[in-house]
Amino acid sequence: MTPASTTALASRSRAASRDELQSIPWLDRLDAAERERVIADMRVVNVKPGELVCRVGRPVTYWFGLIDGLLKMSNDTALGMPITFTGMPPGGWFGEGTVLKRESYRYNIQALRKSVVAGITVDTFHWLLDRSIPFNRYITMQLNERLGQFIAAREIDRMTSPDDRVARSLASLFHPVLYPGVGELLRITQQELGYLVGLSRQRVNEALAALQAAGAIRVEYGGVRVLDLERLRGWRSGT
DNA sequence: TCATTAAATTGTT
DNA sequence: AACAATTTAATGA
Repeated sequence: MTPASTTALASRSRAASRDELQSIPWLDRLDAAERERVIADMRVVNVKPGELVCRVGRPVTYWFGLIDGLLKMSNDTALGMPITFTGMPPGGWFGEGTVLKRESYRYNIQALRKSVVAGITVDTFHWLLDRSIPFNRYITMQLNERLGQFIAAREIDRMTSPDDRVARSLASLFHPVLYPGVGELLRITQQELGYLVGLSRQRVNEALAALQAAGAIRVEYGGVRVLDLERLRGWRSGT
């Protein structure tokens, strides 16, 4: 067992491979010196399904990014009642809010499937923030886009039609700026999608069939291909 | 590399 | 929830 104060990233991590580094969206915005420090600082870990990447209340140690796989972000507010789930697909970097304030994590991040998670230390994150304007732009954009995601998530929560919920949730996961690693094909099973959206696998299957019939997506084995993102974004049953 | 087997995922009831 | 059909991943020659 890992000590309570450490993450998997701290205990059994390795250096990032060439391919993994290439998949990091903000890395090529840095200059040579910055890149060098980041690469030296960066740690990568393979996590198994169900494993926790970080836990609510733990002191912040890393700013995380998902290289490959699928994560679930769950946030139970102070007294546990409302729980919001968000899926985190490849290419997403998260935790900057708490890293900025050097607080403790406010989310549980759990792997839904076998995943590859990267991270840089809080110190390096702040070092970049202090000297790189492109990095600051990236973080600002990220915070801004994420705000939009949360607002969309609230709308989704209020929707009653399962088809609508699935469509909008998919649209969020296909966000090209926040999750550039996803591309056209999102690797997610209908089971996993059901878990994120809060529907049974059967109902998800039915909803996906409807979205496919409308030409918005194509259902593939182990994933969904987006054909018309705008259509998904504005999806409303009966129109 | 190929064939066989096991496991995962999907579509349907 | 259970089932059969399909696809992928793993295994070993």
